[in-house]
Amino acid sequence: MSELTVPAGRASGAGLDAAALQQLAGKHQTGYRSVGVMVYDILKDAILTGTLPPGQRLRQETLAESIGVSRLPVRSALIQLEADGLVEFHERRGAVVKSLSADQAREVYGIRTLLEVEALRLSMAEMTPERIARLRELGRTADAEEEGADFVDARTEFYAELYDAAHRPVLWEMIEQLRLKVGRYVLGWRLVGGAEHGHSHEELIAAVEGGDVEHASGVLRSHLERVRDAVLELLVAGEPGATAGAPLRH
Amino acid sequence: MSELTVPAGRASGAGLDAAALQQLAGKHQTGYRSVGVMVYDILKDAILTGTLPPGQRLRQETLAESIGVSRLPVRSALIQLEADGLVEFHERRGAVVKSLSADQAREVYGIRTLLEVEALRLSMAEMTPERIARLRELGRTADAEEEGADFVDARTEFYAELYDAAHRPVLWEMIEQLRLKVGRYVLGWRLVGGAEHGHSHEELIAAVEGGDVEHASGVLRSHLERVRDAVLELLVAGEPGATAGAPLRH
DNA sequence: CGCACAGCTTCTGGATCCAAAAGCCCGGAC
DNA sequence: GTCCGGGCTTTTGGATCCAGAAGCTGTGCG
Repeated sequence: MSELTVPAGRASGAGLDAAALQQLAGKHQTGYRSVGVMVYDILKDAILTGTLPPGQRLRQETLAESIGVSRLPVRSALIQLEADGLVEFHERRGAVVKSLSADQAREVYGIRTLLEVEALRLSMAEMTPERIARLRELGRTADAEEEGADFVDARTEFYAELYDAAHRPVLWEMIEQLRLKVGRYVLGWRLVGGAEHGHSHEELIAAVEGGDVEHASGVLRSHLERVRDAVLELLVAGEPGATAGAPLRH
Repeated sequence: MSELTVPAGRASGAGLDAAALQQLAGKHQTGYRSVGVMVYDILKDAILTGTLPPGQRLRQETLAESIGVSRLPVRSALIQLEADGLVEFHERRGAVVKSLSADQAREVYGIRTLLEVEALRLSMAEMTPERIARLRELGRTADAEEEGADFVDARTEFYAELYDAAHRPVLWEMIEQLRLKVGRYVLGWRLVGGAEHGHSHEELIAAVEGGDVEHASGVLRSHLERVRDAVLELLVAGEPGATAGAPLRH
């Protein structure tokens, strides 16, 4: 496990990896319509990859300097990230990367099961061979991805295609929100011991292709349960008593 | 039906009810920790009550002057509202109050049914007589409210108390998001012909008190279906072909 | 008479500057 | 030696200012 494994609980001070942030900034500096959304993407990537670990305090000045912009677009990005549930504003003390408690993770996976089973059911009614083929392609791409943000993105694309047949944009938006909340920890799981995950994609595709809704739902359920348990293991190991509140000094 | 009924489709120009906005601003000027969240609350109220109808273009300068602040906190508020799905940014043309298509409304109520039935199930396992009593109180308060924003707020409080027993903050957050999306139109329904709605609260409370999960779920389902149908009627009547995209000129 | 191009206006988005509040540290007193 | 209070510093949040881009309008040409 590389240094991507989050130090979590600690890291409240100024311990901000400016170099890694600059590197991420470089990857995103190409053609954005506004600086604000660029910063948003950079910070989202940074949080998802663990460059900005949970509990990390985010000082606007520092972030702005690292990325090379003013503080204003940083503020915009932080507000958006707050809405996404990735950061948290502390009164007059600035933003902090949110942690996820074990309870919250359990909840997220419970809701995801509800919503994704529904999305799967709706999608399977509209499934076509072309979509199956595209799913296989995206599944392969997802399995090929190794590094941080791309790994999460590839998986997101796979599920976007899977559920797109349902034509339920609001439902997908909800699912995406929930996936975002646990994205960081899934990444950790991947790095720790996600070896057999490749099977999940193919197993799910086969079930969808078969057309048996109940069977496919079962496959999806068990897949989500497996990921949930792995995430929980990682969570309770990393931070025993940490909840959403960051351990700031008083 | 007062002038709160939205003119909808039109109203792309500068037709902004500055006076009504100032009045709303007055109601909120008391003790906020930051101006940004105050503006956010003001604009949210304005959208929920129909003061800012769907399709209304939101010019930062105008809003700032009406409320009496700078453009900067207005921008912050607009970003938050975008995350809530209440407004939409159009490239270089600013923010517009989002419309809700009939399809989107159907989706919202479908997802709400899924989530709220689950929340109800979980809550009923933890229900106590004290909670029942508080629900009755909140139900009465909600029924007593007549005007715009307070009506929505009172109903939100009722459901917050109902689902609070489940101790599922993430689930509640999701439900709240969805309720926010349709809040405006429910308000319209109330104004148009929501006469028998008072029964819903008591009927639901009685079912919860009874302890029969299946029965209570049924009551909740049919309540949501009734509101959905009323909202849909209002939607298809108001704007036949309007989708999320606002009819801006090109 | 209609269409197209150019200039003007207007609005958003970004940067720099300023004020206020909260935390931190040091000194003094008990 | 410890605890409380006051001043200092740091950092957020707000206001004003500036630049760039998109739309609108007026005029000229076909």
